[in-house]
Amino acid sequence: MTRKKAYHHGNLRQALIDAAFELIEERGVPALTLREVARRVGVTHAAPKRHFADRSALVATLAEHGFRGLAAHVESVRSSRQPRDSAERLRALGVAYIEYAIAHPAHLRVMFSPEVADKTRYPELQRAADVVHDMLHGGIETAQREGLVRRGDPNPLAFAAWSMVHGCATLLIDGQARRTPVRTLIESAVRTLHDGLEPGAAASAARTGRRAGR
Amino acid sequence: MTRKKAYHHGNLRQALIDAAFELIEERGVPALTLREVARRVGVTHAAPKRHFADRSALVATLAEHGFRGLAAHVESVRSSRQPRDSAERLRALGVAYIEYAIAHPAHLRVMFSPEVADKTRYPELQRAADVVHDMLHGGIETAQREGLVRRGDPNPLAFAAWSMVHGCATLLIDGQARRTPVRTLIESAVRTLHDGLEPGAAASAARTGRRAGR
DNA sequence: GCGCCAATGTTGACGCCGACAACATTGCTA
DNA sequence: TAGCAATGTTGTCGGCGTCAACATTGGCGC
Repeated sequence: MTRKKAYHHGNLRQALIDAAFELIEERGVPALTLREVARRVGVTHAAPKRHFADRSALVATLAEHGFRGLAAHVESVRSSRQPRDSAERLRALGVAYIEYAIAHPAHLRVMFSPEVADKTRYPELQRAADVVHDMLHGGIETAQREGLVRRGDPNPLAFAAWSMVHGCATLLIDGQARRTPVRTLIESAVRTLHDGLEPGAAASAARTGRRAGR
Repeated sequence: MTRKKAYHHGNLRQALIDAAFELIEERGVPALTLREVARRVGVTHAAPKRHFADRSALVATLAEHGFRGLAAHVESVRSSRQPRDSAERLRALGVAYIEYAIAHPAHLRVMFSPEVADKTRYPELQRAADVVHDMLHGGIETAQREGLVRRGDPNPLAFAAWSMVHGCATLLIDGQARRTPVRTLIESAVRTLHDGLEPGAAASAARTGRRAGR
């Protein structure tokens, strides 16, 4: 980016967002401070006010970026890899969610930060989160239609899938992985989501478990 | 205990902890402030310093209480209800985890607050969290021994189970339950953990033609 | 019973933070 | 080119965490 560091800075807003993500990556969400962000970008402490009404607004914007980035990543995986069936696609969606969390822990953290737990206050954030949720929901319904996911109200099923994937992602980025490789844990979570813990599904698991190495 | 509101207040430490939980319950973790807690207990702003080195130490203590309470709740469920087999017991453990989260959202929130994400800095917190984790781990192993959970390294399985239950709990207390009763969502999560999303397990997968529209 | 000390609570101060208002600079456009 | 809206700066305020110095108390040995 050719940044004629001009004077009104060009696009302070984006610069603040970038700096904020870096800061969170380095020192965690609690260390995110409007003044520190301003400092890093090289403007005075009140400059961010022109772009973010208050600290929560910044966090909400960051969270929104996080959800959009997640949606984009999931979408890119969906179009690049060519899953055989909708169950495989659903599995890939879950893996993509977790991958994104590990690749961008700062995004994930801010997306579920308590400051923005009440998304009704930030409609744009709400919409961005809904997009991701709808992807999951749609994946479940499609798989149901193909008979690869059990029938019934898709809402509770989507919730269960989301719980597994989201729980896995948050536990991993909080460093709860201990004495077992991360990849193994992810595979276990995704497989368990599909097959359950019970032993019975072993046969079916062997079938779907034969995926090209990743 | 006898609260001689005497002079050195008797047991300020516990009073601070109680007030802190109330505060979080009312206004969320971000609103948790040493000064406000002190104010609620009726003591000056520097008094907490004698009991908690800094804000993080208070949060860590709260989190520790949360884990201990969770362990106690799970334990009480285990001894009161008499599950038939270890799979049933495992299921009850998961439900207990989620129940506790819903009954004490403030506890859950503080237990996984970013301030105390690095538990190595708080050995007592680490130990309390380990107790809960060990319960889950033990439940998996027992169920494996009885042939009710598929075999293999119990670590990834325990992680998957924890992911599901933890994800479910956090999503629920963050108000992600929408247009579906909470109980239904919990049952879906716990059942899916056991059976998976695939159709094989309980319902007939025979008819694929019909799907419930929504 | 007495005096001392460690524990516990208070007062006051400092710097950082979010928020606000008043002011300065810039770029756009009529 | 004059004026205006957008953007950035300066200065201020109260709240917060943290620290140090001080005050009070309860418990202990004597």
